[in-house]
Amino acid sequence: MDKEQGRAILKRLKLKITPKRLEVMSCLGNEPLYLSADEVWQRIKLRVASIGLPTVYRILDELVAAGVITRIFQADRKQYYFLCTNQGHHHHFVCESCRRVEDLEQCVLGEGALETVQRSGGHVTSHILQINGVCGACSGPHQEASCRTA
Amino acid sequence: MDKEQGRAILKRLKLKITPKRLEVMSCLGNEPLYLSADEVWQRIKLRVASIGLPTVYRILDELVAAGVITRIFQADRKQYYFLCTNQGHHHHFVCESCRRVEDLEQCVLGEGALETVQRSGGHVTSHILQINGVCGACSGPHQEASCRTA
DNA sequence: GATCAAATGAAAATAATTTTTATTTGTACC
DNA sequence: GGTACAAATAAAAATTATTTTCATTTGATC
Ligand SMILES: [Mn+2]
Ligand SMILES: [Mn+2]
Ligand SMILES: [Zn+2]
Ligand SMILES: [Zn+2]
Repeated sequence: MDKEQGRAILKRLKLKITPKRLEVMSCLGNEPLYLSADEVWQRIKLRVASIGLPTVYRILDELVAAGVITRIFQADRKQYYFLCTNQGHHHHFVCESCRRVEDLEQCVLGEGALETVQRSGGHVTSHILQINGVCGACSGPHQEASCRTA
Repeated sequence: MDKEQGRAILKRLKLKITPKRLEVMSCLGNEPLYLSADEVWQRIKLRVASIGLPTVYRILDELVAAGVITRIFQADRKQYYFLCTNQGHHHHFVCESCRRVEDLEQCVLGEGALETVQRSGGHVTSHILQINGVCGACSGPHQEASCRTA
């Protein structure tokens, strides 16, 4: 993701185009990994004059609300964020070892899921689906360098 | 869930049978709702001599690790807990309005989901699946008393 | 009943996240 | 290019869920 793509997204969302927002998107959009708010902050600080951690939180929240960024769920009580440029509804495979996030080809939520709910008069508004495991690189025989062991 | 069922679970897990553990299980096991650690604490305090909040956290964590209790994911940064006596792998529908949790009939994770991962040499260890919406009682025309509006 | 590891209470510590308020900046308009 | 104003940000402090520590109590086993 380059700055132009970031600009287009902000324009579409009717958000002001600011350097901080572009940096956050660029930071997350060029990593195949999920990051915490603090990690995003640490990385941006190296390349930008100055930015506060609350600003990072605010931007991340905005972008999650807008659907640009996805939350990744982990057992620790931190929030993690991932940006994928893939359009359309889909879900993710998350590597427990190297933090890599990969797209699943389609929403694997079957029709059977909704039947039970609808039969009892309710309706579905959203769903969370995340598959955890160990990615190919981390599972491989020689443990590629790109994968650190947790 | 009564005290006897709680005893049996603790025995199976090789955990000491203590009044506090039985109370936590009884509290969660007799509500069709998810609760936070603090809410479990507040309810138990009314009925038991004394119990500390850290103890509630410790017990909840143990029971989650043992698979007896399920975590419910919400947007706020709190952890929520739900106990269902249903055996076997399954997932849940969660009402945004009244906090009710209902079982989905089966794991709706299709085979297609795992293909992508396996094709690239990785393997799956776990998955998170939660369906959010509004339950039948909360959707109904007369908003039954059992459902409070959030 | 004695023993000892496991469980708990109480208080303090931790750390992620949010709020507040003053200041700065991007955009629309001229 | 300059102005006006709402939106965005910095900095510091506050909040709060959760965890840790350590002294004390308790359940299981013999
Ligand atoms: Mn994706
Ligand atoms: Mn269930
Ligand atoms: Zn990996
Ligand atoms: Zn409901």
